[in-house]
Amino acid sequence: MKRDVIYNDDCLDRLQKIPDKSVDLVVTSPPYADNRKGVYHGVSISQYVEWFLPISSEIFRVLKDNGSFVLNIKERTVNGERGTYVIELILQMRLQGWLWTEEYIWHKKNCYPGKWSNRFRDAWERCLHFTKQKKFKMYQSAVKVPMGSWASTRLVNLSDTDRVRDKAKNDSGFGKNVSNWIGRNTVYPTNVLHMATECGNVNHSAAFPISLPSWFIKLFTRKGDVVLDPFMGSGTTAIASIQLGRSFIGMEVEEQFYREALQRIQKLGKMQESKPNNSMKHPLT
Amino acid sequence: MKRDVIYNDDCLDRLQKIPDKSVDLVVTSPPYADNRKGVYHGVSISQYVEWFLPISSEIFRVLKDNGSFVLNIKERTVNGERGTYVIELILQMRLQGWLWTEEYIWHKKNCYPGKWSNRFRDAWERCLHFTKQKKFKMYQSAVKVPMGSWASTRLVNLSDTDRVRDKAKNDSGFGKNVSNWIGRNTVYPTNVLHMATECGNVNHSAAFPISLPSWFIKLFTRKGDVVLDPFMGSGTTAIASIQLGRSFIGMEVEEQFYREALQRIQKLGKMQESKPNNSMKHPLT
DNA sequence: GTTCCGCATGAATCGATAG
DNA sequence: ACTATCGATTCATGCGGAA
Repeated sequence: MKRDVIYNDDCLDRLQKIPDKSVDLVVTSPPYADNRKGVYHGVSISQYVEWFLPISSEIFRVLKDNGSFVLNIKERTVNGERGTYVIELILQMRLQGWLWTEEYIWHKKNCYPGKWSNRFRDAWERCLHFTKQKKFKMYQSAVKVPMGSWASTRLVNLSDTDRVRDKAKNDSGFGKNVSNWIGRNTVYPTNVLHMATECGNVNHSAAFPISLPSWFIKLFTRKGDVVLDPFMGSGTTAIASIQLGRSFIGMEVEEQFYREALQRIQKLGKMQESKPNNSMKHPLT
Repeated sequence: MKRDVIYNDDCLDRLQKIPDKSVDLVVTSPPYADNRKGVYHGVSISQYVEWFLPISSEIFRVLKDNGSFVLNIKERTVNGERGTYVIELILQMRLQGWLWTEEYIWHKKNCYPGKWSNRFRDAWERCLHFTKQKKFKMYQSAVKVPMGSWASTRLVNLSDTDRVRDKAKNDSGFGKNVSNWIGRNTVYPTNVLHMATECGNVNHSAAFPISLPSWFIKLFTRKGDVVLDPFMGSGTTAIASIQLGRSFIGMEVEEQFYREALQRIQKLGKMQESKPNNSMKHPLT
């Protein structure tokens, strides 16, 4: 039975109450080190790794053996150079038993504007893919991308592809026009994801576009599977999970964000209730 | 006075004969671990870091204080997960005094095909940017990208970049159609580079497209500056440097590649000599 | 001179088979 | 059990020849 639950709790406390090997996928974008101070509870850079390791350890415990953990993170600059805490974290997590299976790149097509004398705009983030085993669940055909030689020229071909990807902006699939492409050739995507950040939500601290968790949810779970986000924020992963018919468990320590997520989920529930073909309800604790 | 030199030598030996702080930019793509066996002298994964550290130490010595070191590399999979030797190398190089200033992503649009049950095609490589100081030379306007006002969406940036990449194929600038861009707005690029690998080119096997070193050479040096590639291969960085009017120092231990590079450079010299406006010659030892 | 189409070619990775 | 080799898989691109 499908069930969605979100908690206004510190994730380390709450994770300890989740049973072993009960989650199919963890997708999260934790608070960045020392970033967004005053908005989120800041974690200092020097303590970032040791702060995160107990959490990743709990995630390891609650994850099914064939599940996946997708960690969206990007080191910020520290004294003019890239911080090393993310790569140190990778090495430490491997000592916990995690396999660093892959690193997907989220290419942010509309990255934050700005100009600096010694660097360009940062247009990418890491989506680190950790697993517990070499063999894990992966449903590649769920994220196939239309492509092929139907178009007249290759230049057109390219832009068609981009257009299709662009349609994936606010949804759980590849967009409304996906039907136009069914029956055509499709190809598997690569480990570089082209997705625009969402500029709409002002309250958000993290511009995590819903297409990002949606993509990983489709790739690593099936309907009814359990998705967990220990740093839920305002609930983007929750929305993606619910839209895709997965069960969701969310945790968020800041009450402000928790309420925002609750509202978004309830609003979604009502929208879905009002649809004739979807009477599913989403009980929330 | 401009001068180009290439050596058929092991780079560690040859680097020791280069004076301190005499190089403005090092751009290189070292042999990847355990790769191209039989073609190149393979470097095993387990020894990769300790093999590279003496070389990066010499590079540190010969680099000017305001210079840059761009290292193009990508870790292989090791037993089904990503190898950690590249991120370990970053940490070790910082202990040598390097600043890990930035990580540019080279998005390979035409990555190697294939299908596996646990990963997609790998479409990106790291271009690690190391410096000796927080302040270093960077000429951002040299790599500004034309931004057309004809397109309406954020796709523009991507597709424009691609178009530029296409035109930049055999050149030192933005290609023959540069006139098309004059008068239009230009924007600064981001730290994600969209470039296709060169394929189908029968003469040399350079997976390194010339637009990649060209981009960094334009960004981090001016005409007359000294560019060094300790793993020259068939000389793609050499060609880029010479085309852009920089002095080049190249090292390549394999005679086969060395000869190939020599031929390409000499051919380029003749081409440039024959041009009315360019009487510059390129003496080679 | 264009445009169009066929074809070879990759810094790959996995799994099976063999020593 | 652990390493070396080989076949299968897959697709964007440049080039050359054809229309």
